[in-house]
Amino acid sequence: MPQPYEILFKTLADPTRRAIFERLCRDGEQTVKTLTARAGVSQPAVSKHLGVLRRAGMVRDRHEGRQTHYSAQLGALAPLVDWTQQMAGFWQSRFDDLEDLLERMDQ
Amino acid sequence: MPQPYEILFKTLADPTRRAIFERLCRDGEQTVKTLTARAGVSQPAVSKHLGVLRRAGMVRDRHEGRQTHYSAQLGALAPLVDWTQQMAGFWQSRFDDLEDLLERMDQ
DNA sequence: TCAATTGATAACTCATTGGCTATTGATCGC
DNA sequence: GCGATCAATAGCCAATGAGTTATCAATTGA
Repeated sequence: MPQPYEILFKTLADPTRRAIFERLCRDGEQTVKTLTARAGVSQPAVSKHLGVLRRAGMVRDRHEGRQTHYSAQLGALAPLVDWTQQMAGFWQSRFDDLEDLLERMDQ
Repeated sequence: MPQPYEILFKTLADPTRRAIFERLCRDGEQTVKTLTARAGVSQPAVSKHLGVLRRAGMVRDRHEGRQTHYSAQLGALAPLVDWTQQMAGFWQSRFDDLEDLLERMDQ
């Protein structure tokens, strides 16, 4: 099974795509048209990024007539937090191990 | 000035490179040789990844004779935490705005 | 001293990907 | 119904980047 944060890191690596996600977090639900207006790239490029974000579970789409509204799924960031905490945990436990060792040497 | 998390996302996007960083967090300081033994790629590939990690400020190198010891710099992950909290903050404030609106409508 | 070890760099290949234009499908307003 | 609008897809291109092998520089030890 693939790590859940694997796809998150890949998806967030592109600045344009990350900017789109940030905008959805900041301003809430947006149509492709409004997103395109400020993205600095063409509409197909925006659609492609939104597709990547959607497949990563980071956004939801809602169809309404001919427009599609996208919104951020904040919960999708959880694996990122978990990963960071795990790294910090490794760090801490190595520190603890060192403390244990020094303590035992001290006796 | 470039966003501090920009380079972090890019650096962490590659699985091999992220695995090297994880290993340094988990097991502490390692030489290039020991890292190469488990990386699944050639020594030059490992060196290249370590160079990327170093330029991103995520690892430090320490030269000792002909070997180079690398160690993780956990503090480098701070911008990642900041970014995540910022996204959560946007989310929360939009929620607050909605609450305010509903409250005012309720009067 | 000289062979072996360690790690970095050079030079190259190949796959991935982010961008574009063109087009299609679908829906809306007149 | 028909032209306009909105979004997705197809097809293409160029840049990036991760991997390789070959090689070099530096250090070690026999």
